[in-house]
Amino acid sequence: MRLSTLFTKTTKDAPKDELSLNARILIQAGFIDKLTAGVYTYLPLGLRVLKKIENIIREEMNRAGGQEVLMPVLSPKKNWETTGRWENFSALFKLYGVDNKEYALNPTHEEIVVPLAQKHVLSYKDLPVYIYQIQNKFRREKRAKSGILRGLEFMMKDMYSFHANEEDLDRFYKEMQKAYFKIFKRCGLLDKTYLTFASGGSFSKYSHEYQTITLAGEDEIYICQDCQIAINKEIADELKNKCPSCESKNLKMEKAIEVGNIFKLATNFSDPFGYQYIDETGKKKPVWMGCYGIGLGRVMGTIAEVCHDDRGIIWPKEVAPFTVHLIQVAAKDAEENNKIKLTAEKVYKDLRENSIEVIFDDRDEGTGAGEKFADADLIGCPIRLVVSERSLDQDSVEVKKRGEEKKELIKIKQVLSLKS
RNA sequence: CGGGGCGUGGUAUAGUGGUAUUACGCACGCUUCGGGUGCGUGUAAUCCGGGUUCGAUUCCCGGCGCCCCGACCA
Repeated sequence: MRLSTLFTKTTKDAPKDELSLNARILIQAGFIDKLTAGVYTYLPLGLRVLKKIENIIREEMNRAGGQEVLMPVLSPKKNWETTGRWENFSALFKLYGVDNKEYALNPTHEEIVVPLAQKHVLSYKDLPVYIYQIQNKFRREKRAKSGILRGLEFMMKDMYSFHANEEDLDRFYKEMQKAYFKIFKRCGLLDKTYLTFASGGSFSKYSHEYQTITLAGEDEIYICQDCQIAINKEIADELKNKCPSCESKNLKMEKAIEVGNIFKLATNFSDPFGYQYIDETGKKKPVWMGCYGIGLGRVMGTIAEVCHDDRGIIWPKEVAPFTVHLIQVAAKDAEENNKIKLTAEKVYKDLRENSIEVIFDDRDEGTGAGEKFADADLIGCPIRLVVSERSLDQDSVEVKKRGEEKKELIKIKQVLSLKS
């Protein structure tokens, strides 16, 4: 990608009507655009990050045995009446079709996935099965806030697991705990993310959330200093402020944002749909379920909140929009300048031919070096390469990592070693 | 849904009861080239409706929008 043709631009000033850091920095750097409160466009740079997060999640869900589907965004009122959530789910967006037929914009998909599984998963031989999708969800939030951390429309991975009994649900639930930690590790959030006991709502005693420590968070969690498990404030009292895992009372309060959650649904959704399977003896038994969510945009916003400095974003390697930000710095001498351009073009070509993702700041007229460096810092790719008169004197390009001050020269021929 | 704050070019801002300042951006020309370079020319704005007034972007009322706090968040 060439910066000269990228249709979005960075701005010198952050938007005045955003206070939340993730929105300010992501808008300023040209990753997202706000359409209206709680509704954002993902621009080319932002979409690349979102897709990186999406693919990490997809890989880990597939590794855990998940099968990906794409369910509809619209669903008929009937399904929601079956579970009672047409009335009880306050954040449900409702709309009308022809003949005043009523629909919901799905905020979650239990009402859709259960009837779906019911058609195909009939026998103990079909269980367990894990179905997931990555798709936009809609919630009629009373108040959208905190940039992309709480929107009315947001991308979410939701997996639903189906089991023959509670023991098998428990087994898979633990597997998902591990898979989620892998995801947050690859997204660069592991050292600030805690498995957190949270309310199980009306369905089960507890659920688990993955909470990432940041002042931008809406939740307060108590982190056990002995076993590193956390407790959401909402259930701290009932646990008598003791760690449910190791009984320790050595807890530390932190503000945090919920980046994922896992939840044992038990038979609370299979029951209203009358969803049962046939066991080995030919008897009907209830299907046990779990659900497992991650908000992709929320992960992206959380990374922006956690990984930045006063110059811009510092993307973790696996989610960066590009690995390399290549800059050409013009020289006075026309001949020298031409040489710089040709060299930069060659480096750009070599990197791409070797599948190293690179954004190339090939702008020349009117764009000074300072502006290019400022943009590189703001956009926040992990490696900055500079081709300039200074570097060419050494037959080299300059390498600097985002977030570090150290600069070094490497020979042009060795640029491809950046791959490792 | 309750409370508060704010609405001026694409972005960020100044100011005013007599149509509007500056910077960035954008267009053109020159300049500069390792941290948002400098100069010139051009482009572009008072959220909507009503009221007061000779005249409202400014004052008043209503609406809408955005942000923040709270409530809410199966």
